[in-house]
Amino acid sequence: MPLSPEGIYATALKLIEADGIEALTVRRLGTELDANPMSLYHHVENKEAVLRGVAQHVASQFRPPAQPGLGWQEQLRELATSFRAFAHRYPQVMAYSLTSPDFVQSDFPFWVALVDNLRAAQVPEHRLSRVGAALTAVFTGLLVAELNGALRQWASLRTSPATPGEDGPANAPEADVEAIFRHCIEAAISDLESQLGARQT
Amino acid sequence: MPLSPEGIYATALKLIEADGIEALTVRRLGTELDANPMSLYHHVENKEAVLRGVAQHVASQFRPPAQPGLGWQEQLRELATSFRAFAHRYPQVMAYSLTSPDFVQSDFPFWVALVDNLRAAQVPEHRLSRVGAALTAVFTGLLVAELNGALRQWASLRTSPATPGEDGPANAPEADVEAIFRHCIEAAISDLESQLGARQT
DNA sequence: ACCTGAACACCGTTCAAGT
DNA sequence: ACCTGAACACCGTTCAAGT
Repeated sequence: MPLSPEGIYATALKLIEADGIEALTVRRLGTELDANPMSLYHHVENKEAVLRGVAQHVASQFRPPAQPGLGWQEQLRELATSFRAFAHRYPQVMAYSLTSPDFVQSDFPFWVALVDNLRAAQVPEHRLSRVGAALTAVFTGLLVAELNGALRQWASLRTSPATPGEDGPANAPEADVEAIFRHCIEAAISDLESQLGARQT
Repeated sequence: MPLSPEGIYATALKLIEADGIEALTVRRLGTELDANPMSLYHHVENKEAVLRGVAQHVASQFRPPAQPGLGWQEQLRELATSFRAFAHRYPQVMAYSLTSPDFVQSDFPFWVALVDNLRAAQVPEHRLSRVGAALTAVFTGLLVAELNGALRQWASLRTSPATPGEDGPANAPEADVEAIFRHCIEAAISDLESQLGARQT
């Protein structure tokens, strides 16, 4: 099959998920595509463009859950949960993408759905983008920390002063990470509810 | 002056803050030190070790504010504020460090102070590390998003459906970023307070 | 229009040879 | 013990030459 931007992004994605982002090389990408590495430059501007393409290719696959009957609280929970599950399917690419400012755009389904939920929670129009930005930052922060293993490590850090010797188990159980996520989502919902209450008074 | 690990880390830090993390090169680092680039390998294991050294060199400079008279709420606010101000002094290195799992260790002053505050807030001993990990993830997530410009961009994202044309101003004012930080810190404190209340009932 | 190979300007790292 | 220069195995990218 002939080379195409889509095909290049797809096998770049495969390579990244298999061996990590730093293993992506124009030359390796070329040989993986059974092509002369230099041929890629006829279909793609440069390596940076490949990375952008992969990120966008992945991002476009996310579909927020549409459950019209539910309240905004439950919708927010669902949105967060499904985006997290989505991120787990492409951990390497997502850990990379989520630390780039350009990944979340106005037309990114996650953002659109988030703003809808916030409107349903009666966040005033002029605060929508600020509240959305805050939630996005907090949520992607948690997600990145989970994807690169930091969250798990932090959850097993020593909390007593300086007992020199072992530092406890190296990694907290996956259940802790789950619990942290759930708790933070609930805390965010409570925070929104308390703002709602304050306005209605 | 002769080469030394400390000296190498110091000028690596200078180079990174001046031109970004990707501009750090063993060869450039050598010439910047008026030395043959190959000489560095006698003092430092490799480039990765230089990066680790820089991160640790910077981390060791953070001192949490010690204000014994204050309540845990105010102490937490101070801790977050002072760590954020610290991060702003080394934005490039911190944006890099904070996305690495190893930056926050049991003996990192931020972690020690955070755990102390949580104990003061009467978080039960067996939950300390989980709550600390959650707060660290949320807070560093916000910080990273601020340092790489994402937070500012998100705060100015379009919130109305598909008015094609301009996407509003490219960047939200710095005041919005401030407000987001403050709000998230307050929300975290409220969350801890509500847990405290729930236990005392 | 698409592909190719050689070449350029860089990397990080090793190592024998020097002092 | 420390330094050095050449060399190795890689990068990303350009470009003239081919089909």
